[in-house]
Amino acid sequence: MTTEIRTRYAPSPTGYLHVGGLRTALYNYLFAHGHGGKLLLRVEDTDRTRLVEGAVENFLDIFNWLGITFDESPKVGGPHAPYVQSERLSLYVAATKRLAEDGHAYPCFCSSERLDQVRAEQQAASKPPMYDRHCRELSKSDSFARIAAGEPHVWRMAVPVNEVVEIDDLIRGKVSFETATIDDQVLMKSDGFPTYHLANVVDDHDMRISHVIRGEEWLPSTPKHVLLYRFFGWEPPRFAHLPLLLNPDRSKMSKRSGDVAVEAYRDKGILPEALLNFVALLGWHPQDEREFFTLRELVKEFSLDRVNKAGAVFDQAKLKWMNTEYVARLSSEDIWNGVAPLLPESLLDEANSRVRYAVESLRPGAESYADLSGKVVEAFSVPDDKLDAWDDAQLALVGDVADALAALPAAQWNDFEALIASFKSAANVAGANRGLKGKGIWMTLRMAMTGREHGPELGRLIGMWGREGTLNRLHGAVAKRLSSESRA
RNA sequence: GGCGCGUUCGUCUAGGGGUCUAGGACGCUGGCCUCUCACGCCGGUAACACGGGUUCGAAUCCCGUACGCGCUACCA
Repeated sequence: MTTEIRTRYAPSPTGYLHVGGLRTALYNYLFAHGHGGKLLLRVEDTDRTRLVEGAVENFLDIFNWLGITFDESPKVGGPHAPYVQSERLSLYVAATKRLAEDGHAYPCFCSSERLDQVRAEQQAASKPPMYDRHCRELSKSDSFARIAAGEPHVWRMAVPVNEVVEIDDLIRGKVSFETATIDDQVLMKSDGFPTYHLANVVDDHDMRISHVIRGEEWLPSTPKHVLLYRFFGWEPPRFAHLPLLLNPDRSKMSKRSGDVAVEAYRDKGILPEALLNFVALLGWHPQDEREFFTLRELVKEFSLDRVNKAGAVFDQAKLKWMNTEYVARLSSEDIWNGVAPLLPESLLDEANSRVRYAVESLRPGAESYADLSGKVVEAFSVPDDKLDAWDDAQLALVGDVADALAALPAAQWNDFEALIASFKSAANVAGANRGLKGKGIWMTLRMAMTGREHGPELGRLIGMWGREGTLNRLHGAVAKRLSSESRA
């Protein structure tokens, strides 16, 4: 029989979700769900000095936005609750006691000053900085007397002297470590909280975690964990260490260069589907050359043996491209619902059909809702006065077109396609009468109505503006030209 | 310094001894389309870190070197 696949995402509550954490959580989700297993969220808040208020709620909130769900978590509970380490202290205490009784852990009374000094000396002698095991040889009776006397202490693991610990990583294969290079890690801190090493082993076992899928930065401490499993007599889970997400300079991705918080991408207008899709492809590749996947499809396609070993640079430009693709695939309704809240009320007050037409007309190439709303606002803006170095023919052209448009039956303004055709013929007729053609016609009208030389197709713009808005722009341009002429 | 991991176009990657004069995507870039910009379409640019092996044959296997990164806390 096969045991149930259970994975976990175990962040410390530092206040925001790192995109690397997202990738880790996503792979855990994909792996678990792809095997009919479960993913759980466990909060590793054993460092009291780094607690951030509201961090857990924030995680839940952002994962909810992403559409990643946890089968067990502090929020929904589960058979192995609580899912917050600070609420599981008695477990770690019991575990430490057990290790101490078996001689696998010992109390250490060294002050942090002494530790610092030892470390400094070792580094000065360019030797590896490791605990010198000063307290390991203390007699049990001595130690217990000092503990009873209330002397501050930590508990360290007694790492075997000359052994080789081998781990069989699902992504990297066999990796081995000599115990001589492994430090006597602190398991229990003097404040009574466990370190990550102890807590994650105790909890992963207690929560029946079958696969530990985490970042590569954990690979060097994995032998410590393996040793702990052995001390406890527990079967260790399978390990899979994911390649790191990198800055453009190939260092571990950090705040230093660009955004690392998922929240930042959300605020920037990146769609959750796009972010998930993009991040999934950082370190993993499907069997074929497809690159667009829904979460569902990812669950189906994902496998650990197609995860790469080398770190991946988080390419902002490609993310932007992918988001643009996702925006392009949105339904008219979805994109309207995304953009409308970002538009000024003055626009929404108007007949929405024209604003919707603007959204539809302007969406090709839009990178996000915010980008598109900006384009809409810009399209509706009225040109300010300036330039107008037109000759008489251009002036007359603008007047002619205004007259022609004014004469259009009202219904025409509600039929955008027909309107474009009418506008084009009006412009061409006027152009022919005034001796203008091609750009002479169009750039003149464009400058008259928008005040800029670049922008959306004119025929569409007048549809967005409607009869009144269009005629106002045309008449306004003529008036401005005439007034500047009289001034001159 | 020690330990560990890694190394295919600028970036994400395909590739698992011959089908590779190394494929796709982003970026960059040339052209087309066009009232302009954008979009779209067509094309181009650019990589197997290096050195030894093994083999008839290596991007693919082995060893070494270099370089990069990670870890080296009473942080995770």
